[in-house]
Amino acid sequence: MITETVDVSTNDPMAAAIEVFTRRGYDATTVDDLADAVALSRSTFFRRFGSKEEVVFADHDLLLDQVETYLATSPLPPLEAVCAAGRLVFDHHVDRREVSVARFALLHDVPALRDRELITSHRYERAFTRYLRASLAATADREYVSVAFSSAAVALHNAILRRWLLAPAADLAPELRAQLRALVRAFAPTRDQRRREGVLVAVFDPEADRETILESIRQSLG
Amino acid sequence: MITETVDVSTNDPMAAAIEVFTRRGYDATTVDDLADAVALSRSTFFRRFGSKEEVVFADHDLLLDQVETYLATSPLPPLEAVCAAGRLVFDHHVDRREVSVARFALLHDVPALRDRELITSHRYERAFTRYLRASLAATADREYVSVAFSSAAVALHNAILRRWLLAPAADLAPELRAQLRALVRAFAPTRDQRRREGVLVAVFDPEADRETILESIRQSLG
DNA sequence: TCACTTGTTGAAACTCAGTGTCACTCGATA
DNA sequence: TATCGAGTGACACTGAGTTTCAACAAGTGA
Repeated sequence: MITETVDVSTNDPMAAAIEVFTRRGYDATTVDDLADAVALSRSTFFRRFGSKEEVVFADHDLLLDQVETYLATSPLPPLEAVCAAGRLVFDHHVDRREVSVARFALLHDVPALRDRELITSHRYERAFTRYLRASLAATADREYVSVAFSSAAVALHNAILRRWLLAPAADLAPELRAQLRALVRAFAPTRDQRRREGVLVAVFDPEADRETILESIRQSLG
Repeated sequence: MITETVDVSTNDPMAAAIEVFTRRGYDATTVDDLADAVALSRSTFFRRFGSKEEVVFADHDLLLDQVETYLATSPLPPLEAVCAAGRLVFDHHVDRREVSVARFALLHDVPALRDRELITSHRYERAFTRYLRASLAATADREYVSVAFSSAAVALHNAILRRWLLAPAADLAPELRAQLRALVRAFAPTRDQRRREGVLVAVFDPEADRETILESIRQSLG
C-alpha cells in the first residue's frame, strides 16, 4: 500500500477519489489506497460511501435531495417544474466545472463507472416521474406522460451536459432551456398555450380546393 | 455446496438461474451453486455469462442483436421503426411469459438486479439513438430528437411491460402501440402525416370573430 | 497415421470488494 | 461519575471475478 497525501484540505472525498482513480487507474486503486487518500479507515469509507463506485457520484445524494425539495415546493406547473429541476442539476455541474470534467474523463476509461452513472441519473428520472404522477391533472394518460416526459427530460439533460463537458467554455444553459421548452411543447401542445391563444388544427385532403377546406373550417368553428 | 439437478433439459441456463435464485435467494446462492445448477464449471460460467447478475438477462444479448438488424433493414420511417423495434422487445417478453414473470418477481427482491436491468434496457436506448441519429433528416435538432425520443420510447415500453407483468392475462400490445403512436405524434407533429393528408394549424386570438380568422387562413393557404 | 493448430473446457490459486463483529472513543445527559 | 448513543477503526471472513495452466477435442495438412 502506498501512503499518499492528497490535498484533503478541500474536504471533498469525492474529488480526491476521482483524482486518485485518474492518476493511478481505477482497477489499480484498491479501497485501501482510496481510504488512505481520503484519510478515512476502510470501514468508515464503506459506511460513508457504500462502494468504490459510489464515491465517484457522492455529490448526487445531496443534489437529489435538493431536487426533490425543489419539486415539492415549486409554484410552476408540473412540466415546467421538472424542467427547472433539470436546469438545477445542470447548473450544479457547471458550478463545479473542474470536478465534473475530471469525472467525465474518468468515466471515459471505466465502463463500470459509466454503468453506475446510469443508475445514478435514473434516480432523477424516478423522482421526476413520481412528482409528475402526483401533480399532473388526472387525465387518462397521466401515467404515461409522466414516465415519457421524465425520461426524455433526463435524456436531454444528459446529452447537453455531455456536450458541455466536451467543451466547458460554451454556455449551454440556454440550449438546455430551449430543448426542454420544446419538450414541454411536444407533450402539452394545447393545454399550456390555450390560456393565451386558441389553436386550430385542420386535417384535410391536399387535393381539395381552398374554398372547400375553408367551408369545413367555418363549420367547425360553428 | 449443494448438488442440485434443475431441469437442464430445457437448455436454458437463464431460466435455470432465475429459478435457483428465486428458490434459494440471490445472496445465498453462490456462483458455485449456480454453475452446478446449469451444469457448467465455474470457469465456463463466467466465460459464458460474465457475471452472476448478467445471467439473469442473458436473453437480451440475442434480442438486442435482433433489434439492431431489424432497425438496419426496416423500411418504415425512422420513428415508426423504433416503435416497431420496441414492440419486438415487448413481444419477446410476452412470448416467454413464465420466465418473464419469474424474473420480474426476482427483481422485486434484489436491488442489484434492478440496477442491472436498468443497464440492460439502456442498451436499447443507445441502439435507438444511434439509429435515429443516422436515419432522421438532418434538421438542426436531429440529435436531441433522437435522444429524447429513444429514451421516451424505452421508458414507455418499460412502463407498459411492467403493467403487463403485474397482470399477464391482459393483452397490452395495443396499449403499447397506441402510446408509442402518440409519442411519434408528439415528436413529429407534421412530417409523418404530410404524405397522406395536409395539416393546418392556426393560432388566433380567441376574442377575434370567425370571419377574421377565416380570412387570415385563406391568405395563408393562398 | 502423425504432428500441429485452434478453440473450448475445467481446476486451482489469487486478488480484492464488501460484510459483520467487536472494542474504543468522544460528547452529551442524567 | 456513570451511562448512553453515535461514529470510528481493526480484523476476520465470504465470495465474485480474474488469471494461469493443463487437458481435450476437432479439424488440417503432410
